[in-house]
Amino acid sequence: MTLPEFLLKIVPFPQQELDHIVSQFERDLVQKNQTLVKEGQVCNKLYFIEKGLGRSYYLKEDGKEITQWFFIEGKIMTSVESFFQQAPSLYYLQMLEDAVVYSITREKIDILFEEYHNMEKFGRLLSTEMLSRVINKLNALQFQTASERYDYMLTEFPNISNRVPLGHIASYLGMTQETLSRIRRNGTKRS
Amino acid sequence: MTLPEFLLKIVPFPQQELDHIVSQFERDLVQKNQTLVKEGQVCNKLYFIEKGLGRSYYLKEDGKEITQWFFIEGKIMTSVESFFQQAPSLYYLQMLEDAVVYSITREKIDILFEEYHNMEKFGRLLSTEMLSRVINKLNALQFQTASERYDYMLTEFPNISNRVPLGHIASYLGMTQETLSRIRRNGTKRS
DNA sequence: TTTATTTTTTGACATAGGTCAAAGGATTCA
DNA sequence: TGAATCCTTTGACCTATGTCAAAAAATAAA
Repeated sequence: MTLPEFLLKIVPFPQQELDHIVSQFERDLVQKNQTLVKEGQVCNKLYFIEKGLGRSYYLKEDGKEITQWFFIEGKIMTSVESFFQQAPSLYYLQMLEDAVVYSITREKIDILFEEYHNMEKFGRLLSTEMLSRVINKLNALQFQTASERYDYMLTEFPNISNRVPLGHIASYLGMTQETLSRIRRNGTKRS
Repeated sequence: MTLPEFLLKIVPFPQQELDHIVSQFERDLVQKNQTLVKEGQVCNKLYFIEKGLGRSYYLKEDGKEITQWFFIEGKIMTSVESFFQQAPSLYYLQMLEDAVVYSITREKIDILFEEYHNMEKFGRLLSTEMLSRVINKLNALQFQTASERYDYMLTEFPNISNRVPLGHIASYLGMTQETLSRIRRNGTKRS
């Protein structure tokens, strides 16, 4: 999915607005394992992923990485609270595959928000959609067994399991990689 | 905090817009334990709580109630995904104290979104703020001990613990009420 | 007040999932 | 192609938290 397709899927921008909006993005090639934002930095870009796969994660005191979210093709990737509140990011943003992304700065998107009512609407719809998805994850974590959480994961990110290390998925689901490995072995039996 | 104060805190609406927007809300008195929305219904109202306290919850298969979120004075209360996607609500919405709320329907707020760019902006800012708060909870649930989660709770909802039954808080935090009771006894020691 | 109902605490015990350690497999790099 | 690195699985054991049951405390109702 291209950036214009993505935009149009959410709000039917007239061609001229669409062109101008798209022109404010910058195309980047990002290599596997490259870090886009570090913990503590203010994240001042929002990325659209045309191709590739990324994640956000943070480090626990003991140095273990906890994956917070995965970002796939056709979706927006950013450190949400950092980008929108302009506060230091709690997370690292990292690409897990070679990727093609389109990025826009906070300043530019703010101008677009002011300029086009449609763009403001786009922003609103985008964040309510993200909100719904985060709430889904919350439900899975709040009162489900490890194996039920894995099921949730499979529906939220259908074919991610063969694209990222199992340890990333395990921490995303709030469990250890040993546990996830055992769940996979037993199928989704104990549900 | 009144509704106009709340609106102005987020976006500096000119007086005339403000008046019109406020006029689209309806004032309701809601009694303790009253249910605003049931699971399976489409939630077609968004509530501003002037006074009182509510929660969203769902029922597990075994009939246990799982509290999903608390809503306090000066905040918006709704079944987010249901209201915005007009899908059946996964949750019950219930007031836990006698309350004064202002409600607006989906139809009316949609008209306001169309009518005022400012209102659209309000919607966007509101949902990014909610998003940040949900993400905070997610972090707490994903990889913290029961007692650390309780600490998170105390910062997110400072004086709620004396206003709602402990069982509601426990399920909100993804633990049993026995566990929460033991944590309280021991202070926040094992952190 | 007294009684009934709901909420909270406590104890004994069970278990899902964590921790640690090591062995295999896969990938990547030279 | 082989060495080095990273990823996944497996086993033995441990612990935080769940479950069940009952008593105590608090709140509401009569």
